[in-house]
Amino acid sequence: MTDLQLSQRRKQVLRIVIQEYVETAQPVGSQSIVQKYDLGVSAATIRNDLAALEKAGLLTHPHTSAGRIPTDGGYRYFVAHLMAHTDLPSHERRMIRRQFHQSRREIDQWLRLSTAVLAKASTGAALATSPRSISSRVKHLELIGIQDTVVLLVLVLATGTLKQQLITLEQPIFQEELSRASNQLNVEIAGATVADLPKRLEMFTGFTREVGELVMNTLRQSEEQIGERVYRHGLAQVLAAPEFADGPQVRRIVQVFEQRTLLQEIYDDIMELSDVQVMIAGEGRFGDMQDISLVLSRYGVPDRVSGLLGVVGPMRMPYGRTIGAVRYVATLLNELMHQIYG
Amino acid sequence: MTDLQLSQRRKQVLRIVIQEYVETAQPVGSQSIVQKYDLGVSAATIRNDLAALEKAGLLTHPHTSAGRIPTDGGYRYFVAHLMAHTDLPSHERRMIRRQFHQSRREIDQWLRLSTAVLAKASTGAALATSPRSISSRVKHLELIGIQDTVVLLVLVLATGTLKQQLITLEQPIFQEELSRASNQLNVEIAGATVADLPKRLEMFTGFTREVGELVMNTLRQSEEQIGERVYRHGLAQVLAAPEFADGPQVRRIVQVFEQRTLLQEIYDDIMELSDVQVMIAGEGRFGDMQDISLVLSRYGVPDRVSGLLGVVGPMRMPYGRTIGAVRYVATLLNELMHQIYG
DNA sequence: ATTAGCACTCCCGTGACAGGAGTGCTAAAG
DNA sequence: CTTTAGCACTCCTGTCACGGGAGTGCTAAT
Repeated sequence: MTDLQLSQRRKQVLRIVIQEYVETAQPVGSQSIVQKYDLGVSAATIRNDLAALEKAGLLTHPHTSAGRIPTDGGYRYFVAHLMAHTDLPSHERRMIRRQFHQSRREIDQWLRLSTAVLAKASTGAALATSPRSISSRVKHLELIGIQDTVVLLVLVLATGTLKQQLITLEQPIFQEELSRASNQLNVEIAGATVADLPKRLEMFTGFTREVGELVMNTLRQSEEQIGERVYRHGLAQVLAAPEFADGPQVRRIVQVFEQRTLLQEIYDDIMELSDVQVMIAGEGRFGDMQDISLVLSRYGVPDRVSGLLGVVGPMRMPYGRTIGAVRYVATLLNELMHQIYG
Repeated sequence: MTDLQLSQRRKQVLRIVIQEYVETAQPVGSQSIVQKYDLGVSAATIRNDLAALEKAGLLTHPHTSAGRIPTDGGYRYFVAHLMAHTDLPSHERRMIRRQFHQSRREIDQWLRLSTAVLAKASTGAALATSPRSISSRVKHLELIGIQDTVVLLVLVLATGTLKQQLITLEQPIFQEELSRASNQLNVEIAGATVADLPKRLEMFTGFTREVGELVMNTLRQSEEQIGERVYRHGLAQVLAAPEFADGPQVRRIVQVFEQRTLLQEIYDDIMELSDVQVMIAGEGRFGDMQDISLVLSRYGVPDRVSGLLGVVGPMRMPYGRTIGAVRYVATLLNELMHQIYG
């Protein structure tokens, strides 16, 4: 599909159509092309080229007497072969980096900032998931009495991730008791993975054992679940695009943006791929994503933690810029994560 | 404004107009009223009543020859004086309660569930903020080495809230050193409030002192900030309403829904009021909220923690049901919170 | 205070019509 | 084989007129 032969000029024409359409959201005709760009040929020639590009499946008509607009395939070809240099300008990069270094040193803050920055740098809505640990190890646990019969279990994973859970007891329990239990457990389960735990817990009984089981469950969950927390930003902005002027379209993109399950699915695909991934109109696999594109990237530290970061927007999107922004923010996050988990 | 005199029948007519309009989103005329409801009077009489209600500012016309629709004032009068019994039916209450008891015992889970439940029980989008502590006290702190020069500070407040912060050091530090520092600090600052801290920290120097300062800052922040975390659910649903069919309206409600600053402002008002608060079309104080209503409630434990919970939706909203849902979920949260903080 | 009658207003859907942008085709030229 | 000019054709878009219909507001009678 993408390795078809096109003359140099036709590529240029396709590039122009996409560029113009991305800017104006109006179908672009042969005349406006020759007027605005000096290609050294007449409108009739361009018309032939447009017809050829349409036959190749890269462009369409909304109707007979309208200009051309790119198809999803057209955008894909553009992204794969035609797109200009995609790095963010250096002054923008500097500004973003500065913001990150000024923020509080905490993953939660970084991700929040990431979505804010991405939304600003793109025309879409940004979204990020909290990182998921790969084979979590227990680092430390703490039991803290909150009320007579209420205990807070705090679990620190080797990756620095915090997990918490409230425990309600039948009978009151003293803090000394809690401390003893947590000390015992700490000695035994430090550095343990989910696989190790059952054996290490054998020696315990009663309350201590129960806490141990709880730790195991929590650990297991944190490995299975992507995006325990999802950060979102800039939905209002993306709705300003004219393609989302009517009701059904709006609802579609809001659903894509809100839906957790979609992320889970996509995550598995993206996982192994290191660079920024572009998903245009669902790539045929997701039916309810016509007219919507995703630009996504993994971030994290290989074999330690990894999360998802990206932009959802209209298919008519400045891909170069968006990809540059996502890539840069992902790189920054990688750096920061590396400092912690490296 | 709301204490004007209306005959029994006129109240009834107003009630009918609102009920019908909420259901159908269509202006309602005198004929359809007499047809559907047996008021024992003719359409002409109803017309007089409608005209009177319009003069009183409770109804309007979209245009001369259309039926009537409620004004914001009309809705306010309705909510204040005319609304039927607002409790959720008992089987729904039971179902909701069951869901809460099945969820993991954690504030985060509860709030997530709350928004899900509220969105389902109303026609709007639900939103909740994580609870803010009032005069937080330190319960416990822990310093955990993550990397050579990276330390995780975990802070447990008396309310069971967890705060975390990464610290990057110039030089590596041993875990024994960390433990010593945290033990010293724990002894000294347990139970301390922001006000107490400066004095208690005087005795410390170097790294220990730095950590102490960090604790203080974190504590202060947690008191100042409402909604450190905001939970949202069901935006897609509310966009299905016909009043949000056109672009500008959609953007307006999405902005209200996304905006953090708005919550902060409203929070200060709601704080002292115990029951569910209804804010119709911004109540004149918020200009960009025409056609949008909020149904909000405080939740938490008096003098300990408190957060905000509610629904944002179109002004044309089933207030009775929505208020009932918000009130019930707030009550449930209060119960759960009381178990922990009471 | 209520009612019947009636003129009036204004929305809304339909169809006709003109203007305009852009295409596709054909035939000629390079 | 590619490019070009010319031209008919298509189809959208905005405008206007028109009739039907829903609903009001007013008046006069009960």
